Amino acid sequence: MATTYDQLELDRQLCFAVHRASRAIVRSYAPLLAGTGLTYTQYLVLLVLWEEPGHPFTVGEIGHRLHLDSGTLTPLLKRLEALDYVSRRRDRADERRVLVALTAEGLKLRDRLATLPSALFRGLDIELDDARDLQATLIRLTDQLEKAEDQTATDSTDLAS
Amino acid sequence: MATTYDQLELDRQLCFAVHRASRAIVRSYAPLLAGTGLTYTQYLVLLVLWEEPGHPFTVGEIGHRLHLDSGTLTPLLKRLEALDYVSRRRDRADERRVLVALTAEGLKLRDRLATLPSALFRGLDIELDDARDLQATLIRLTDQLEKAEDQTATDSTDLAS
DNA sequence: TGAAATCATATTGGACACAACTTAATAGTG
DNA sequence: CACTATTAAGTTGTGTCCAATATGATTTCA
Repeated sequence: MATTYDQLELDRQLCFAVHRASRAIVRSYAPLLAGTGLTYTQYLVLLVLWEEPGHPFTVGEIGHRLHLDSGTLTPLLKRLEALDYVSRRRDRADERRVLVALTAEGLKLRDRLATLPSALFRGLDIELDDARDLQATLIRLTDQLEKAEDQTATDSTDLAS
Repeated sequence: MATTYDQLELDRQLCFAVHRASRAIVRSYAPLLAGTGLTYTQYLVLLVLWEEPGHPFTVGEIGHRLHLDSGTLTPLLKRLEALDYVSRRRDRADERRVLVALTAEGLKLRDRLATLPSALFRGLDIELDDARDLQATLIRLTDQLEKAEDQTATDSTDLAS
């Protein structure tokens, strides 16, 4: 029997749809964030900090919440610091850690951007329920993908030992 | 009334779920593609070429199909050429264009990777129907986001004229 | 107890992806 | 022919991950 290539058709690939959607989202946020100097990922970091204003987060905590590498976050946080939206300082109690906290400017942004998500969704013809379903399904899918990653990572660790 | 920040809660944000899923997908493909030297985006380019083997595509055509910029594709295609999976040559009939075609090696990969998508989904607890729904919803959403982009792009063009 | 091994954390550097902008060349049209 | 639009390439800045490094904290055990 000849090999079939059905799986390789771009228009059938869920992964491509996700990938494409993600890029469209980042591009769509850009003009909405333009006035603040923020990129989408920087905005995500602020979302984390805004959930507990006044409470400083370590780089690792932010990374855990956003599933981002510290190699991504370190330079990004420096840019946020340069924009005066966050402060960074070593934890005196544990010098390995860097504590990231909102500045007054960073906290102010929260009010300014409080309706950003609905601004993005305005004009989009999608039901709130559908959006919720979509989100729930995506989260389930992603959790499974990340669990599988951890699995193979653990496997190779076992092999090495 | 005080400002509410419900919309800013990370766990409610569909956009973050998409963003996170996309990164998890790219990471999950990496080990599957490791033997080929390909990245996920390079693999996407091959998906386009495999849909019409023998037919050369311009950089613009590939970009249109994948919704990718030439600034992304140009260096990426050079890497694919260095890997000997594609060839690039100027179109003699229109010297602005670069024609990208599969090499013999590039075509061979098609067989080798024909079951890659199912390999990724193996072990994931998601129904085929759900995956289809998910994909359809994402595509609808993305189409609308991109239409809105084009809209604002046109608007500012109008303003400038 | 105190030295050594291990672990945790952040940073750095390299490679690639991505988009916006700019430039150069060409094609099409009035 | 001159003007405009199209196309690809190049440039720059950011994001993303991984691997390697440095340093601080913790554990182990002689």
